[in-house]
Amino acid sequence: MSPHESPVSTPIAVPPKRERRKHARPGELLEAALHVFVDQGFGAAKVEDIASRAGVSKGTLFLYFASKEELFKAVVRDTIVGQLSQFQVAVDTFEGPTPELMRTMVHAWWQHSHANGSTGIAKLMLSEGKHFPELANFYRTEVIDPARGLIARLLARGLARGEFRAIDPTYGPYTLLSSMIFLALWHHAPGLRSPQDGPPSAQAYLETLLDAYLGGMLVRQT
Amino acid sequence: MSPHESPVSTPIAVPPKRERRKHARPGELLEAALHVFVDQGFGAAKVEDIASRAGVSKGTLFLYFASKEELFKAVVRDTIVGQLSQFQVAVDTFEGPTPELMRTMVHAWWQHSHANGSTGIAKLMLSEGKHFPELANFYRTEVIDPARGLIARLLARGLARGEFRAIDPTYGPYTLLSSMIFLALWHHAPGLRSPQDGPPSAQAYLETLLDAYLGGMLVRQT
Amino acid sequence: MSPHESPVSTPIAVPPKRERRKHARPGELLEAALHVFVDQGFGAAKVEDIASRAGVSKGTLFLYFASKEELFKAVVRDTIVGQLSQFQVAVDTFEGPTPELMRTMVHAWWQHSHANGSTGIAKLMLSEGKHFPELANFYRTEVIDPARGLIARLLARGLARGEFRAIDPTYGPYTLLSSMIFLALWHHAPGLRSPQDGPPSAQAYLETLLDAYLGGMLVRQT
Amino acid sequence: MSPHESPVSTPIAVPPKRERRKHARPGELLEAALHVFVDQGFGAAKVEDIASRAGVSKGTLFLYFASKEELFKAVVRDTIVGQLSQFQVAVDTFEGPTPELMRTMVHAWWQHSHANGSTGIAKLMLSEGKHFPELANFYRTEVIDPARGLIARLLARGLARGEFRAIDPTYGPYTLLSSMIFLALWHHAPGLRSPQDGPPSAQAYLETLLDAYLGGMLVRQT
DNA sequence: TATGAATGAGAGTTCATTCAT
DNA sequence: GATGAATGAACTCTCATTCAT
Repeated sequence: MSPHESPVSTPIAVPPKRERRKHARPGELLEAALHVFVDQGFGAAKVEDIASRAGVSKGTLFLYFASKEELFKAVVRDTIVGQLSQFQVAVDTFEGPTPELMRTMVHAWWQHSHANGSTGIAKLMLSEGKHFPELANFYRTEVIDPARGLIARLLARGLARGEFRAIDPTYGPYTLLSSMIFLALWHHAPGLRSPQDGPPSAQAYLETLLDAYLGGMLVRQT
Repeated sequence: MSPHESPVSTPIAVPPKRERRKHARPGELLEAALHVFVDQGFGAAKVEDIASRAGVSKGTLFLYFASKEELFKAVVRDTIVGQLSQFQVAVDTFEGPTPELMRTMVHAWWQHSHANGSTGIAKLMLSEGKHFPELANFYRTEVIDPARGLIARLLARGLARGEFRAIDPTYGPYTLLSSMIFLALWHHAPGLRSPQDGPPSAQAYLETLLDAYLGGMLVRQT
Repeated sequence: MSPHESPVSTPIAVPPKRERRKHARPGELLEAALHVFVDQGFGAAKVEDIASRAGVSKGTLFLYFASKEELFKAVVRDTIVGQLSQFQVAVDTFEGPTPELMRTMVHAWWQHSHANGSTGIAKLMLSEGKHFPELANFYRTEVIDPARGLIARLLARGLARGEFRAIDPTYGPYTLLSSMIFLALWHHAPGLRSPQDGPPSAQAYLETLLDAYLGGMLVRQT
Repeated sequence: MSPHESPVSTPIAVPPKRERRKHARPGELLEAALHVFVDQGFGAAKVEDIASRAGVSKGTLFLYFASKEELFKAVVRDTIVGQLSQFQVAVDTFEGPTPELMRTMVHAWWQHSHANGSTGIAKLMLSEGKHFPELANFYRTEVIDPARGLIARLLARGLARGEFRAIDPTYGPYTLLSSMIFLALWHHAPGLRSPQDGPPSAQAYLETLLDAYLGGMLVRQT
């Protein structure tokens, strides 16, 4: 800074390039890792590919993550944690018909999951969960169980309000959840989708799903 | 045939044990490979494990399959072939209410799939489909599309008979199919299932699913 | 073999080349490893160098030894263990003056150690023992302690027979042992020996050592 | 110098702390390096450990020493310089019995060596001498040869005064020297010492050694 | 002068594949 | 046909060294 410059105009100093990059590194690496892990699977992913996708060398990656496995854990944690808490609140505070709440939440879930990459994580956990029991555990307790619980509360709310009929408490939630998870997985398996159908529309898929599901759950009006 | 053998007791010549095993080799290898690939994933599976599970040496495996990839392809092709044709016939010949047909078929599908290992194939295709586009294509053409078609015909049958209401023709079948595929995948991811629920009951899961699904699809009777 | 050769002359079948090499491999690798470890130290030694010195590839080495460290342990065991038991026997069965026994054993020790490479091991343990506590432990209990005990018994024998005077029981044995170990180390540090003295003569060194040592230990005759 | 400082108390100007530290850097690094090299060996020592032990960053270390090897050489050179000259004088000026002189010097040697780290240098030269022939040369010329000469002069003095008997001139000095060097090495190999003996007492070790050694060297009195 | 983020060559180890027997 | 010893390319991870700040 020259002595004539007024420091007032730049009260917040712009960090030097190196410094700024340093703070961005973990995030850049996590993003790159999510992409490569989802694309290749954990075993087939090469750390060098992840590093070069983040624009750094192999060695740099190990400056931030102690091992490939730790990187994987960090990706899962970074992508998933704190995803579901907001949905919990929504269920508790919403006022109005349960079908509408369900509709809203299912769509919101997809929007979030699709945007932050957690659909790819779901695929990963299914494929490689066996090799990472600790992570699978983490994923189950942090993601699957809460998600199932959330749907269970939704069903209970509908039942209490006379909107839904009763359903098996253990497997009932899975009836909806399974189709949602399938959508996530399906999204990452382009080779398995019929090309003639064009790109799958998550909107339409979910709408159809909700239509069928709610049609089944709603109490029959005479 | 040695002069000491009595041909009388075995009117249809049973080949001597060694001979039979020799001819059975590829099948034994495919079976072992299916198990190990499903259990470990393609990348993490070791050919040595497959070979020793089949009771042969590593070298022998390569006598029958040119590479690990070829073995994988053979496993998928071998397991998939001719799965659905019998179901096609069932739909065409069945007489009676469509819900009953659907119920029967869904349970029969699981029984078959579970027994012959095709649930494992579903998991494999989802995990590795991207790296074997040709196989993914094959799987889609041979399994997914027919399965979806089958359900579509079921839905059409119900609609024609006044039993089902109309549903989106593209995504409608997936509404049921997705939950079935999920069951198959779920079966191979023990780490993701809640231990407190005990081993999952496919029967109960499918019954609950059909209950909800059919409840939604059935025309409301006043 | 030409058809005219009489097979009678070779009644014991020479094992096929592959087979013979297979059985020789561990020994060849241990020999190569001893050489390279002593020459470079454990840390600086490259498994590839060891393998190629044994005439095999890197991968082959890991067929016989699970890791570099296991290879090192095997070298130590192979080179040293069972070395000392024969000396134990010698002390117990020898009849005659203790000074003569000591002389005989010190020279025999050098001959053995020098021939089988255990002098190099001594140097290694001293240099890198800290990084392999388990091995250092092994070496101390299997080599150092027995050697010290052996000398202690020699001194006790001399004392009992009125040939030696008493000496500190803890450090007394080291007075001889230290000079023997030094010879072993010195042998592997050519750069530390004065070139003008020519190659060191272990014979002369040990003779001089014994002369001084025994001269001090012998009871003064009036 | 700040105006508040009183110059009276320090007639010889003490440089301000930062300045002094700056000039002390190489020395601090050498000290840290000696410790880490002795503790870990050259190969296993990490420059980062040395730097952080000296309280500077890795980069700073390379400001003063061009490479790890150069640092090693500097450590050895720095520690060795001018070790023995004082002992030379002692031999020439001492008046009294040679055994007493020898006793004094051996103990003094240990005190010095132990205090200034040259026991560690001995270990390093033994371990790494082969890879640093120039240093080994240096060490031999500056340390070993003078030490051996010193002992040779001691023995000659004793012989001339009728206190010692004659001994091989080449290996005779090593008889004492070897045990001293062994003590130095032994000190740095805790894993090789028997735990039941407790920490080794250099005093007792040396006293026992001298007892045996001198007992042998002294002319027999009738 | 001092930093520490970044590098990349090089190490140990694994495993699909080959081939002499 | 069957074996299993041998291979070597490929991978993860380390760390001396560099250089922008």
